[in-house]
Amino acid sequence: MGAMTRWLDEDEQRTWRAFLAASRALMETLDRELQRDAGMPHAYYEILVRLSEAPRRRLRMSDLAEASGSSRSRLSHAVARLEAAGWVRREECPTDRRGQLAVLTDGGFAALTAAAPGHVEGVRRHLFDALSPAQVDQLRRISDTLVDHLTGS
Amino acid sequence: MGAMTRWLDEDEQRTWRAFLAASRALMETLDRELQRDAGMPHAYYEILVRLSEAPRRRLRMSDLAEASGSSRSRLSHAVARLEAAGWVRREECPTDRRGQLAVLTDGGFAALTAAAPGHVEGVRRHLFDALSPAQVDQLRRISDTLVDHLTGS
DNA sequence: GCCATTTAGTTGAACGCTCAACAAAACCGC
DNA sequence: GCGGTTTTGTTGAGCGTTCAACTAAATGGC
Repeated sequence: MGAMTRWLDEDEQRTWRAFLAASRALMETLDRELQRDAGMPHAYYEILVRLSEAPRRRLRMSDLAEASGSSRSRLSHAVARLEAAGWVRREECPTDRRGQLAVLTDGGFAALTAAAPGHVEGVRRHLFDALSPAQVDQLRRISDTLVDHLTGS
Repeated sequence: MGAMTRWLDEDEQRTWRAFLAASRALMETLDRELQRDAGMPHAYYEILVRLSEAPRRRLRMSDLAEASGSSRSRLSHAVARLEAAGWVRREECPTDRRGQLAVLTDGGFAALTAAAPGHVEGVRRHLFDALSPAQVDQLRRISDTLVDHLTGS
């Protein structure tokens, strides 16, 4: 049988609800800004960023999914949209006939270049401007710990 | 004209990406667990929680939207689903003829009672078990600061 | 070499969210 | 109390995500 539930004490409750509210509000704000100013959701922006940083601006679908924290299905649908927008195109993978490469087009790079300053400014305004340098450091350590914990088990 | 973009330095970049990855992974994990074990997304769980904590287990739609961090439209759609599941019902508001009250049904309360232990265990395992007490405290302060910053401006 | 297993990627349906438009009632100044 | 404004809540379309089912190609054992 399952062990007895380890309920949250009052401090944990407060922390969890605050974290939930903060991350939700931050993500929604940035997503809305990006949609308004650049016509793309944040998930698509991140796909373009990862492609722009890759050698020859191309990545295998699986690697892109991993890099952008996305499921394969999600990425497949997303790339279909990005392809329709002319920002990405697909290429056959030369070494694996199952594979597909997502390639950032010049138009996609231009869209990213246009979107980036506004988005970065949003991240700064809504996140970093609110926190002290010490808090930024704490947040990085906490986040790294959580990622390790979540992807390691 | 706009000011020059204040780009992120390397530490900020790392912090932002880690935070993004951590909160996304955490939310997706908890959402998936809740969907699998209780047949509801996390947003719906939170609506049921807020209702269960309200006097007489009922709230005005607006107040419920505010409490659960949801837009009115989103809440309206969500309550329609929850009503179809028999977990919530709507009542006319006696003091404002525009108003609607969302009321948690016995079935809804039972569904919440069934879902809570597993979900709380998930929050503990994926969040609190990974962090030191000091980090939990830091995370609460950071989150409170961000919420204030985001909703105050 | 052959068959079973694993991996890569896609597809379609169901679902939840966003946005803009809308209807109805309450509020407010006069 | 009348008329404009604000507030409350809903609606439908469009979009992005999830999940499960699927195809096709690579891999590994024998």
